[in-house]
Amino acid sequence: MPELAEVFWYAKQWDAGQGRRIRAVDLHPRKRVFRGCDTSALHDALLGTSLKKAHTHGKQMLFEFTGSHWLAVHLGMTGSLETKREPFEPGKHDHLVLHTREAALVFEDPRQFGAIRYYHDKGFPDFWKKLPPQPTDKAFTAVLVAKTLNRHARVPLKALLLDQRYFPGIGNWMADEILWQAKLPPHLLSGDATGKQARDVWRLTQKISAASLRIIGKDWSDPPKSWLMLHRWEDGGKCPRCGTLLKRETVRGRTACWCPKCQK
DNA sequence: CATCATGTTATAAT
DNA sequence: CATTATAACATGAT
Repeated sequence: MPELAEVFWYAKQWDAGQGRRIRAVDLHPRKRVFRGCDTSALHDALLGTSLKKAHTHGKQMLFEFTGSHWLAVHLGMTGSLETKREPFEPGKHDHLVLHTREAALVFEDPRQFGAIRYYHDKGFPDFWKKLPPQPTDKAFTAVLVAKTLNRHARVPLKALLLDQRYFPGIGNWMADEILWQAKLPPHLLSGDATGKQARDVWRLTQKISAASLRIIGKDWSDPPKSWLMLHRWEDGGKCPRCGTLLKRETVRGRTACWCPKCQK
């Protein structure tokens, strides 16, 4: 479920544990979410530390702990973070629990497409420093977006918007929203977009990212009904702009939803 | 029982 | 090598 703003919201859910000493770490080393992670190092390292600060970048989260310990979390499709009152007993899909005196910081993920990694570094881990500019950054420029569209000229716009190397944080509903507001069909090949259309994609990527952080990221409020977002999964959902029945079809392996009348 | 799911990545194919 | 297509991952909802 989580895209840019949802990830931002989830990251804040652990704030209740800030500055609280971690007294126990519960994890299941063989779970898929720990692939490539040294779980015993993670376990031993976090004991006795406390959470200093949560960072997010696109769909990536990074939790900074005292003693130069870092926990990178990706929520995949079904991951979530929550804080529970102690004493807390982990459930079936609670793969990592950081226990403090009052609050348990819980990572839950039924499908386990999410991932957890551990780093011990003086500053931000290398992978974090190399992440591409976010849509809300100054460095996310119209020129950069235009170049990306040209470089991947044969990729449908919808698929390109989902590419985290260029549009970090954009997921399925945001990509559909951007294309709907830009009045561009999801199948349009990136290289076939005009200069103005590329600029619209750039502008709306920024606008929708910023607005969803303000609205969903703040307290998980609904975006305006004038957006496509609230209509795209309803059966028989209609375009909020013209009332036409919305269409759904697979584009590059993911479901796209669009208005066949507005988006041409 | 079959299909689908707001994500990523390894591997195959071009 | 660069780019693109497909399958796979693990589980729950419909």
